[in-house]
Amino acid sequence: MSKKPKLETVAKEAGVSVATASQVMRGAGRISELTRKKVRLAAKKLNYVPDGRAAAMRSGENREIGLSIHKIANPFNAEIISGASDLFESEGYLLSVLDARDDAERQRNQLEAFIRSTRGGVLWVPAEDTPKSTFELLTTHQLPSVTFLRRSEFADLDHIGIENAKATAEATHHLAELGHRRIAFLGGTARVAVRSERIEGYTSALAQLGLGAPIVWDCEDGRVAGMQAMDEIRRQHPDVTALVCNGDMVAIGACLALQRRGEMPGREVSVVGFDDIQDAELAVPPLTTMAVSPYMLGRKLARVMLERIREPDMPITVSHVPARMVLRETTKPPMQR
Amino acid sequence: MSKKPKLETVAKEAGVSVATASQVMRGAGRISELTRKKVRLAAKKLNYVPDGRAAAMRSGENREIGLSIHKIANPFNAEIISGASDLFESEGYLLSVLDARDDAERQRNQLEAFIRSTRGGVLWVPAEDTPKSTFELLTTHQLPSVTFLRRSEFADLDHIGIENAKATAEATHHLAELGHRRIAFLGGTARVAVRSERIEGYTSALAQLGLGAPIVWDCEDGRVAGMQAMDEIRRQHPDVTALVCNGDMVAIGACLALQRRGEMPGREVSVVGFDDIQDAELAVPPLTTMAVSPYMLGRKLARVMLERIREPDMPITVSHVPARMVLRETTKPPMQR
DNA sequence: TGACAGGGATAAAACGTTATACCAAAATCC
DNA sequence: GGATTTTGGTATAACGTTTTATCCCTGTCA
Repeated sequence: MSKKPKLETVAKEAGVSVATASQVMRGAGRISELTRKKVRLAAKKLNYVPDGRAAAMRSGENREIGLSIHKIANPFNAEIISGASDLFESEGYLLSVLDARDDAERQRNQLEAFIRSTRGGVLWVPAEDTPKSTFELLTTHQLPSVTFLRRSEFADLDHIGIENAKATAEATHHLAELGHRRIAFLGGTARVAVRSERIEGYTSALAQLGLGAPIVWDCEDGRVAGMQAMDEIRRQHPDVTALVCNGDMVAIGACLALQRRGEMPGREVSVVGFDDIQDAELAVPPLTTMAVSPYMLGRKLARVMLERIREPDMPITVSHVPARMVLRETTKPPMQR
Repeated sequence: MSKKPKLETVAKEAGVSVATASQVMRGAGRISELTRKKVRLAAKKLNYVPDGRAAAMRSGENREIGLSIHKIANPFNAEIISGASDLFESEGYLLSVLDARDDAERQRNQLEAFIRSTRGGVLWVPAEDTPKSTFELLTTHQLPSVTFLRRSEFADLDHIGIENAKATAEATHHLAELGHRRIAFLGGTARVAVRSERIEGYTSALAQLGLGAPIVWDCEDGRVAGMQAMDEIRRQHPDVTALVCNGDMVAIGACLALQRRGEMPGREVSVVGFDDIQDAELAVPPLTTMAVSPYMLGRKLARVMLERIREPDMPITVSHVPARMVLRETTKPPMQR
């Protein structure tokens, strides 16, 4: 119908000043109960919704947070987003999400867009090969930023990660206890910290157990890449009887490849995944994996961001959420030959 | 270091007025090449990024679009988002995504948040049971809105859908040609138009073929629900030899259940999926499915939104993208008994 | 009664841009 | 060479809020 109502319209309708109306809307200041009612009534009648950007501009407060992640479609990531969203929502913040598709340049543009559209803070997992300049961009604009999952060497930012090394070490020990002697690491592509941490845990466990040289096999994150990789490994390393994987998708792919060859996960090759996505439990056979709660990670993420916003000079926080082993059916003692 | 630079800072640095600086930044007005250079240099030097909300507020233009969808983690949906994002990005718009998790109330809150934070438009797929009031919210605020995938009876909005009925009819005919006589429809829960359209296509094909009463089986969207449903169907309708599914996830779940029972997709029961998500091709055996290009759908979505923004009084557009059958290995002639 | 306190409301200045109107100087015209 | 146009630039008022300082009024106290 009519034009979009502004505070002035509401004030006029209620017969008060804009200043008063503003105070009522925010529940601030000292205004009598009578006028409060009048204003609220007028606002309702006109279907008034305040203009957030004008408010934000004047007050300096900013209740919009941006998030940029390498892959929205990944269910693990989606759960993190849910967790963060929920907490933000309950605090009156709005989280808006962008998919960087692991492209450092696209991500830089996204971060710039966040700055232009004045987000109050940014949560992000740095794309592979993120240059130092991207981090500088954030610091020169004094934008509260928290990274998660992947930590960069350049980052001088709050961070929430996973106890990666500890987890893969645990997985490796588990496989060794079952009797496996030739254990490989599968998944991921180089240059992100998550992966090097996981490889580190795997490698050091191997060393500690005296189990010979590590075998690290690169592959993209995803079912299909996992399948191809498994086929290759069977061909080139027929002595490998167990796999520690960089993610559940790869692990499931590996299992599928085994089945396609007429073999069985847990028989010819034992497989441990990482993340415990929903599919891990549903796979046939169900996947043994290192579980972390992405939802909780998301909530924690949001909490750290809120603290950082409230206390910009707080020292940098780096924290790690634990992973626990979930035993299912893809890890068994090796076959006797 | 210093405070965040504003246009005034840049102008001072370049020795010109704010007005001039503004014009240079936007590439508008009549300014000599010399001063253009000076201003651009100053801007770069100070790492200046304009405050989008101040600009938007004054100019009335708004280059932020909101999107609310029922499930971000769904790879089909994620592809739609990518498509829309890409087109928006190339036009200088920013798309921010919210996950409604198919909760009408949460979605309403998200839309309200979009209004408060003055998005220039909203793309959304209505959650199940979205009440009329949600649509009214959008119209009273004159917010350019486009729905997609699911069309509501209340909606008086632009819409992009899929040729659902046509696709399931085609799938049903395909199965009938292979020789199947007892064909069931599996997947989805009631009350969204996508599903009723698909059921409609299935049912009318059945009628046309003279194949008896339809069997429609509800289940949640997802692998696990599909598995459970398949087990139930085998038990209660042993005569069913083919399935038209509401989505690939459910279809894959159904296939998994068959395998778990020692049966084979395409042998005991033929299965046709819907969407052609990446996993459909990778599944063992690969899934026959009705393919639609979610990326293209996303681009189209963005294009419609831009048109609507440019031409607010344009008549409502409702368009449908086609689905084409992709033959793989889960549909075969029925076994002889 | 005069001073004072304090509750209730408001005018006006800000926030960082863009749009409008206007001006000075240089260039063009007849 | 004076009038007119063009070019390049600027001062200033918006945009819709919040904040600050200020003001008026009523009641209280000594």
